[in-house]
Amino acid sequence: MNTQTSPFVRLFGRYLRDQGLPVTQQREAVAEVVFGSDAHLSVDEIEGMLREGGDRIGKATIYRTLDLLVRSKLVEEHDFGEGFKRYEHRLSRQPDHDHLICLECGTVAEFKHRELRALQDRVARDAGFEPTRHKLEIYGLCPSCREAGVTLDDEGLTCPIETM
Amino acid sequence: MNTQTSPFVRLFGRYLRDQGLPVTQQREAVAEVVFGSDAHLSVDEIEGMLREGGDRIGKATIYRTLDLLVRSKLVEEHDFGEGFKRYEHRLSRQPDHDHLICLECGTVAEFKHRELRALQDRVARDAGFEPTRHKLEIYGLCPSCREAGVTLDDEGLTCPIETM
DNA sequence: CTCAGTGCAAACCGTTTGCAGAACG
DNA sequence: CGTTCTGCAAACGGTTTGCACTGAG
Repeated sequence: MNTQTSPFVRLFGRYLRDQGLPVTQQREAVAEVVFGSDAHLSVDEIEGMLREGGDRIGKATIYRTLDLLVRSKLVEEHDFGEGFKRYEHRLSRQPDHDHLICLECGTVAEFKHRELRALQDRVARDAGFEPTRHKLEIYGLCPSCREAGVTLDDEGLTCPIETM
Repeated sequence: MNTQTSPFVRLFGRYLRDQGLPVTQQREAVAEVVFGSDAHLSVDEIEGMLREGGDRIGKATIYRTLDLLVRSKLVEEHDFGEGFKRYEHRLSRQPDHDHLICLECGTVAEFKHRELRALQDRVARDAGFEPTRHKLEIYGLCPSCREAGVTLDDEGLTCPIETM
């Protein structure tokens, strides 16, 4: 359905060929959408964007292609606790960044903290672990929700220490 | 089914009464199990432990009680990416600790890093967010899996930069 | 006695899978 | 042409919900 393939999509094609897997239109279409956005996309969003582009691709194929993209390490899978996964490509952006997530509207912002990698390694080593990767998510209110006057109430026990 | 209620369970009872909610046997039994373990329990594990203790409580009730425990802030919900949730009580243990998770066997260790709270606040403020909480998970190999000689292979593209 | 809780089973919903027909190489 | 993929629909699995019945206050 698309006429010119982006370099990133071609890169995915190379991965597929390396693995002896067919490079199909559907796989290229899904990759095109994922590499064409800098957002954290849900499967429904990807399906919608494909449909807008004129491609009608089944959810099963989208899931299967995302699995390949994740395996190729070109795309990262995230779970921000919404009950479904989101996908983000790893090209032309900071590698190893972390996320700020708005508890009100779900907006995701990215940040990079240079000490974090060292912290990960130190903490893991202290516990005898061999560190591979980390995931830091900071939850709170994004600027626009704050501006809109949203507040997050707590509730819960007022005095958790009174045990008698 | 239990004869003496632990202080923590009584605390939960107080929360329920404060909210005008009945303190039932089932709720106390679930609380007893959760407060009686320092592990990160799944719903299946909780159900199994209840059954061993002679209580036969439906999953729906366990879920509903865990919801109350989480709302009371006496218990924390976790998702370590296993496809289901785990629950951990927050009494007599370090508040605000983070987790080290073994990619091989799923073991969870806890750690506390004193700079992390400050880092959370600094990063959030820099992005205009009002921080509420964070979640840091470090993934890797636990000591016993390392000892057992397990290694984590990568795969994926060998050279992601070659875009032509 | 009344209102909320419980247990069961069905519903839910994101994701996975089986299978007949379509494409890739 | 054989092998893998695709699309559909059905299956899955953790969690939630509806409803008749039980129990707490």
